[in-house]
Amino acid sequence: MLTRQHQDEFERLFPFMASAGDDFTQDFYAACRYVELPADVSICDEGQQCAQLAMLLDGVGRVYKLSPGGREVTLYRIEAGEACVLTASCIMNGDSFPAMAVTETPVRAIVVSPHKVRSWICAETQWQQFIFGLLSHRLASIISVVEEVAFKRIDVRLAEIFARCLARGETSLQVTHAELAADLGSSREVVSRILKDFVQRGLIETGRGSILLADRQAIEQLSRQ
Amino acid sequence: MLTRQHQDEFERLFPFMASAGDDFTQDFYAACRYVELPADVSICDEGQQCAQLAMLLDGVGRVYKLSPGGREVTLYRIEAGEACVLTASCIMNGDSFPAMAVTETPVRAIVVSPHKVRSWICAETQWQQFIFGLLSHRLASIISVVEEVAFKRIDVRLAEIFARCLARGETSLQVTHAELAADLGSSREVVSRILKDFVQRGLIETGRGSILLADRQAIEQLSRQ
DNA sequence: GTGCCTGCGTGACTTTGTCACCGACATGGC
DNA sequence: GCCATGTCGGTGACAAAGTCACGCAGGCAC
Repeated sequence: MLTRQHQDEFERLFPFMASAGDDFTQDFYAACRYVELPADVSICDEGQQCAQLAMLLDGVGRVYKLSPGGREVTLYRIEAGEACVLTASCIMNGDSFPAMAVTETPVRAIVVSPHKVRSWICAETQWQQFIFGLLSHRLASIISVVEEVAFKRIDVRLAEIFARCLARGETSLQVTHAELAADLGSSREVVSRILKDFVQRGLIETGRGSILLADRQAIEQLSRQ
Repeated sequence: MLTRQHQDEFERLFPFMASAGDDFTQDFYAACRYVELPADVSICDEGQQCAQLAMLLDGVGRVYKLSPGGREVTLYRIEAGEACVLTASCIMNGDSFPAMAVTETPVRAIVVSPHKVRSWICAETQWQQFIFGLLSHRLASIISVVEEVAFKRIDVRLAEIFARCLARGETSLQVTHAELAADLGSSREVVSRILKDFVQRGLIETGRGSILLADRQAIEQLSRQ
């Protein structure tokens, strides 16, 4: 059962709730639980059943694939106002989770049991639309991951990451070469080599665990290929 | 409106229909249309709106991404008893289609308008479950495409293709090197080089537009890494 | 026959991935 | 302060994959 405060917070971030009927709203809040997780905690491992569907109030989760050789690709991130679709998908057809999930920052979330998720899908239009939107939105975003991995050069993809930071008004990022490599599905050495080239061309400056975005123009140009 | 014969065929391939209510069944068949398409016809281009949701009775469709440089990756195939989820997904949230689709063989299908697809989602549990299953099933399959592209060597992925043919009881395939490359998201030259190596190692024999699977053991072993 | 298209082979070069190893820095214990 | 340990990043050598340019052979139209 959620406190009034958490209910309000949830409704601000998940607007579908506002237009739901009173019966559902009551049932929903009664079945939900509030959780807090620290950063860098494993949420779900490959092949597990999903015990809960989590809807984030705050923080960032990362869903990724891990290769036998230890390489990673991130499939997508989950932020405030979103829920883990893969979880939703697994819950709906009883599959096991085909990837790994971790918290990247401390996370506050509302969780519900698989049983409830399933029963509301049949009965509640608002809930159904919400879950549906999640699924189809992620499908499109994972397709763009395929496109990136299959077609784009790594220097361009790095520039894209930097350009996204610049678009958010950030001019530096605290991230290691290994973390960038895991994001892209590449290896640390390759990222290091390309970053060294970026430094020589004046696009960035690097420190231990940090990157300063020096030449906005050039970064944005490269990110557009 | 469908003929009785097409209705029967549809129900055999799409079992969700059998457990649907009479009202829905009538409405559904009244709104559907039967179409036939030859092989190698473009169904949907990148960025288009989806005019129809197609449910296949027969044949194979291929959904793929095309890079600016002309390379391709196939995202998935649609066979009898399936429908194009991307279409479904676009229809649900009014997005444009983020990929390309073609018929690989002649195709017979039942099509419905986006408007109907949307209205049934709210009202019909059976239909809702069907669409839902499609979406979540494809999500998992596209994630495995990411995994293949990001982590696996091309010789292994070629061996996987051959192993799947063997599993279906086929000992040869009529396919060009360029088509294999488009399937894998690689380039023709790379496929040619690897196939040449396969020939030298006795795994296969090649002809113009055809490949004979010679050493079943070795192919299956390589396909398991 | 000639011309043309498609499928395939190939060499040279670039980019990316892998392996092995090393040095620089950070933290905590003493 | 010094030392141990762990993380971060640099590097060289090589293998795998992608790109570019070209050439050749089979099949088809004329």
